[in-house]
This record gives sequence, C-alpha cells and structure tokens, in this order.
Amino acid sequence: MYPQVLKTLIATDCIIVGIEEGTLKLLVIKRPIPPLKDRWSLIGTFLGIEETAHQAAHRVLYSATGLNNIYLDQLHTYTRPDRDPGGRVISIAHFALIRIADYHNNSSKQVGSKWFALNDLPKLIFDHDNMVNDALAKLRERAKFNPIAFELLSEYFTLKQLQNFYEELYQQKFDTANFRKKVLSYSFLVKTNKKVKDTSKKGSFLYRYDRKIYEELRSKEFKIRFI
Amino acid sequence: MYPQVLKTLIATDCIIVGIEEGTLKLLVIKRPIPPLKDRWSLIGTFLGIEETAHQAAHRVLYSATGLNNIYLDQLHTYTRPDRDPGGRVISIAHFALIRIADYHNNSSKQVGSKWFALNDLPKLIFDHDNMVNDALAKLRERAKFNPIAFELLSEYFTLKQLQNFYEELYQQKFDTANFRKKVLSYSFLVKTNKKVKDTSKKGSFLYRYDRKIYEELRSKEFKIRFI
DNA sequence: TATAATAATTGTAATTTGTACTTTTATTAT
DNA sequence: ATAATAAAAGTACAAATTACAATTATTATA
Repeated sequence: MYPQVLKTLIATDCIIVGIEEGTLKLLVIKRPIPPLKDRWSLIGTFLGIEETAHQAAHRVLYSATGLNNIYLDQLHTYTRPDRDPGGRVISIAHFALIRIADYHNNSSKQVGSKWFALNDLPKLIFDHDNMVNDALAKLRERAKFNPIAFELLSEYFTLKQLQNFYEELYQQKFDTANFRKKVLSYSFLVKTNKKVKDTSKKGSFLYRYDRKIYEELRSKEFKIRFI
Repeated sequence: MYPQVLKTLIATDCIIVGIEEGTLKLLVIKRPIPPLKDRWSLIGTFLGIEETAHQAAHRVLYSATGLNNIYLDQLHTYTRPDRDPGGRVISIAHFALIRIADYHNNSSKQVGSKWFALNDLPKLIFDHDNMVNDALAKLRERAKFNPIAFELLSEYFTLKQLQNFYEELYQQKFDTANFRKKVLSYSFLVKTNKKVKDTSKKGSFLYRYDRKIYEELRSKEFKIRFI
C-alpha cells in the first residue's frame, strides 16, 4: 500500500546486566554469524515477521539464558546507516536485568556466552559499546527512583546487598546507617525472620521487596527516591 | 550479506508539545496519504535510505513547523505487527518541545496542521493515542529532574509562567512562594531587569535559563529536582 | 491626589528529612 | 569468658520543605 522507500532488517540487541559477588556484570556472546563472526557481541536477533520487538527480545533472552520472566525494557533504537558493515540494520536495544544465580541454576543456557565484570569488558562489535554506555547511564538514572534493584537481587536479600548494588552502580560509598534508614522509611521492604551469616558473626536479616506495597505508595506519593 | 528475514518500512512520528496561554498543546496534522487519509495523525515520515531516525524527525519537524533547533528526543519504538493497516511499519516515536510563539511567527509551516489542547485532543489514527500517552508520562517523569520546561517556554519568562507549566503538566497546584524559593535556590535562573505587566499591576520580572550554569551544577550535584 | 485593589515578592516559624557520627547488639572464634 | 566483627539502633545537628503571613510596586478609581 505504501510506495517503495527504505526497507530494512530490524535487530533487537539486549544489554543483559546482573550482579554477582558484589560486582555488576554484563552477559555477552561470541557472535555466531558473519560479519565479525566470533567477536564479542551483545546477544541479539532479527525481528520475525509476526513479532514485536519485545517478543523478539524475550525469545533471544530465553535462548541465551533459559529463563523466562526477565525484566526487560526497551531502551533506544540505533539507526546510523553505517552502524552494521553487513548491511543496513536498525537495532532496537533493550535492557534486561537478571538474577545471575537463576542463570547459573539453569542448564538450558546457550554456550558461547559469558559474564564480564563491567570494568573488565572486552571490546564489542558495531555500536554495542555505545549501547552499553547508554544502558548504564539509563540504569543509573532509573535506579534512583524506580525499584529495579530488586530485579537483579535475589528474592531475599540483605540490606547490605542492596546498598552494595547502589555503591557498585554509582561507584560511590553510602553511609550504612543512613542508607538503611532511608530505604526502610518506605514500607515496601519486608523483613523476614531469616538470617544469613556469611558476612558477619551476628548475621543479617533477609528482606524481600513487596511490589504491591510499593505500587500503592507510588500511586499517592509524588516523591520516592532510593538514594 | 544477511539471510532474508523480515524487512520493513521505518516511520518516525513526532509528539510535538508546546504551551500557549497556560495550556499544554499538541500539534497534529490531517494525514495526507492513505490509509486513513485526512484523519488526525501525529506528524511523521518514512526513514530515508541514508538517514538516521533523528535526522528524519528533524526533517519532518522542519517541514511541518518551519523551525530548526527544536528539542527532540527519541522516546520509544512501536513494533506491533498490526499497528498500521497499510502494511508492516515500525515507528520510532520522538518527542519535540516547541515554543509556540516561534511557530506562529514562522510563515513556512505546513498547512493542515493544528494545535489542540491536551484535554481536547481528537482521536488519532493507529496507535498514535498510545504514543501521546507514553510521551506525556515520560515528559512528567523527565520534567521533575531535567530542565526541559525551558524548551517550550519563551527565552524570557516569568516565574509564574514556569510554575504554570508544572501545574499544567501535573494537574496540581504548587505554593507560589515555595516554588520560587525552590527554583531560585539553584543559580541557573538569571533575573533580568525587564518586567511584564500583563498579569499584574506590579509587574513581574523576566528570567532566563542559563544552560551553562545548569550543566556545571549538574556535573557536581547529585540531586537537582525542579518540583 | 489619595486610596483600594492586585499580584509579585519577601519573610518566618514549624516540621520534616538528611547527614555525620556513636553506641549497642548478636554472634562466633579464640 | 572474652575479643572481634558487622549488623542494627540511636543521637544531635544541619539543611530542606512546608504552610502560612507580611510587604512591595503598580494601576485604576474615587
């Protein structure tokens, strides 16, 4: 029905972030197809005929990690005509937050993928380095006001782990006493009676995030800030 | 070089927002091509062969408004296979903030376009209503922490006009005394010695936004919030 | 010409939140 | 029993927010 103008392939690339042993990490893959076969790349796919970008991203995430129910959010669409030497391809970048423990527990993950610490990333192909930088900038913006830390922490976590996530993300130390006062001042962090004793003799309580309480608060509260 | 998978047209649609007489408005157009010719639509275009989405959006903004140097930011890419009855088209939505006075002063704007108050919008084609809602949600998020009010206010504005923008955007009244204290506490609003007397007998001073001062502050200040 | 009216602007006092610390607590290894 | 440790709670001061009241500059009208 439309006249012939530019028609291009659509790719979806995923910036997959998780935290392990207090370090933020990115999941990348050895690119399985030319051009630049076997170079480090974000995990991506081409959009299918009857698919949304969101579905395509979930599809590739499942094939790469064996996980469903991953936090996934569209980030930005990259359109530079020369961004891919293999031809004109537009890429819709998404970012995904993963609980790395779940990833490791899952056997059906793709071979050739690897977690790298953010401060030890290899050079990635195309404009993927840009995508990672943009994603991290957005993550930093978003984590100030949105409860996304809980998407990559385990379901049960200590306040120290939560604090550590922010310290990693912003490369900045926060006062522990004040941090816990701040996050506990909202009611959506629910204390359990379980303790973990791997980092201290006293042991620290596990908390969980209650999404419903958060959303109710959010609906009436104009200003919620995590740090 | 790549195998044959889905190739689609890429559109760019612009959510063009401005403020006039204290009311937020959206610029839309009577769609000039089928399908749904002559129905109200966002202003858009198809992406050209050697163009980025950003360039295409600027191109169509210029043809619609006669203005260059418009604040333009990519929002979200819409990919539902059935979103356009004319065929599979992916749309990269942008939002643009315009000084309506500049628009009116410019003679080379496109005919068939019209400003509608946000609370009086006509039904738009395709998923354009969704795009507008998403854009406004993002604008509300962004205006809390980013100096985008100054993109649609005139270069010189009164504090009351600034306050009015926020009151319109959030549909909520703010205390005038506290609002001015808040925004003046940062140093990037520069008072001029000009007064306008159209709304009061005393007259109110005009201010301007100093981007450099803002950016310097931003680089060292973790928390800047406008309201 | 004095005065009432109006919105802009400034001021103030009470409350809340943020910040930098100190102290106490629960537990384990010695 | 005690030293060591990190978690958790407390404290006191500073800064920001909030809800108002008071003052100012100007113009229209008496």
